[in-house]
Amino acid sequence: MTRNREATSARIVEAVGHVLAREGFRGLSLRAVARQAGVDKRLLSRYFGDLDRLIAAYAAGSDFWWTVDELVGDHLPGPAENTWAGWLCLAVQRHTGALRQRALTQEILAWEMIEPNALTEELSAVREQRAAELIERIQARLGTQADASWRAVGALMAAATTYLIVRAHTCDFYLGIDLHAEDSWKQFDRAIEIIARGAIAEPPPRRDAAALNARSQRKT
Amino acid sequence: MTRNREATSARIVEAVGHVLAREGFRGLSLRAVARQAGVDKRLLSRYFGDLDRLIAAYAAGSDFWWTVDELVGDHLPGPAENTWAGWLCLAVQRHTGALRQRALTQEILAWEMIEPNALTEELSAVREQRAAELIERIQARLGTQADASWRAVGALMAAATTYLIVRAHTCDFYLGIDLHAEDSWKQFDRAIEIIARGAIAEPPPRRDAAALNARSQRKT
DNA sequence: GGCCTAAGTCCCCGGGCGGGGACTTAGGCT
DNA sequence: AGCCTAAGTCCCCGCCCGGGGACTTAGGCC
Repeated sequence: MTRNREATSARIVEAVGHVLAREGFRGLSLRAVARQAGVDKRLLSRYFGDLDRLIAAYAAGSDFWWTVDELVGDHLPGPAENTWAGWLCLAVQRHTGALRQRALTQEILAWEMIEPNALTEELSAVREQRAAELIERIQARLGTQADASWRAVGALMAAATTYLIVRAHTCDFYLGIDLHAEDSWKQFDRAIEIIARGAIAEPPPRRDAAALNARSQRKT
Repeated sequence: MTRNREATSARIVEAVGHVLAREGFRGLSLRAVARQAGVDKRLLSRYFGDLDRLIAAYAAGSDFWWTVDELVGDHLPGPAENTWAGWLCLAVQRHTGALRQRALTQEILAWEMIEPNALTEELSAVREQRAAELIERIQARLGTQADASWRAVGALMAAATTYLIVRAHTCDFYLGIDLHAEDSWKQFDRAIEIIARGAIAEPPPRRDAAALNARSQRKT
């Protein structure tokens, strides 16, 4: 057995990722990581002290969130699309795509609703910071400040897709929509577009709507 | 000590709620419930068998979700508002209000992202069913079928507010928005309205937007 | 009043966890 | 070559959990 603290530490930190991927946070324990790394658990407490600090070490070496460039780096909307609507739509759709590819991030997002730890805190901070960068970048390109409405709408859109992605882990349907069908996600993308552009088609109200209304009310 | 299986069972089931409220799902165990109920844990396994079945018993006697009447029972939009936009807006806003008042439901919603159990399954089923009822009710009053776009937009809105409410448990800010400020929730309500009505005000693009664009691109 | 079923209690088991004391030994330094 | 520090190992502790065997006794029924 060759002795090398640096290499062993690295192996341990790496093992955190594997355990997390295989068992989620529920199965993440010092013993489990030690087993995964093929190392005595005594080393973990000696080197990292705490499960939380071990997680922090793992968080430090990873990046679970999109960068602004990943989201809008390659995109330059034409003048017609260079609006808050255009950017919001693009950003939210790419956010969705980026998140759907990061299984581990989804795990962390789920966990932070239950019990924050070093990893969720780190992710949370990075996320807030990247979002701020993103808004700044868009403002620079648009030359306009985002008003509160756009911020709130953007936050709702991001929250919505985040929730649905994480939700899909343990649930198949949401309001009757199949969260595992690729078509549903295309539908969501279209909905995001509709919302951003404020361009939803309202079917003309039927002439007999009022009558129906009254009737159904009496029924209730 | 008076002996009465029925009363004792009831006490146990009730204790589930207390433990859940005090410690969340993480602290929910047969022993913890037994302690709370002031009863030997042997009884729990004898009467209910399993923690999961005990939870199921608790779920059966509770109702964690809004009913259609709670959401739209008292509301009759005037003819001008009797549209999908009007109903969607109302339903999502009331959904938000109803959920914000149900702390325990929020706990369950958080947990179902991690590890489903009898309680989350029950809630999930009830929710899907109520949502279907709601849509049916609205369709009856409108006399129109909801097209796929409205469904997707509605799902996104519901998902968004659900996420933000649950998120507020363990996190103060989302995209810079204070999740504990009542003003933020008013802002979200306005955003929902904006989205539903497709009536967001796009500030006119500045004349120098293209120039800014090019400049900021060079900077990056 | 007696008895017998089932409500309620006690306790042990095996397995998980984190903390940490005491040991062996590899490998760098002199 | 020898030594000494620290890398790595072993093991014990106390705490939680769920399962379940064996017991006591209350209370309904005859």
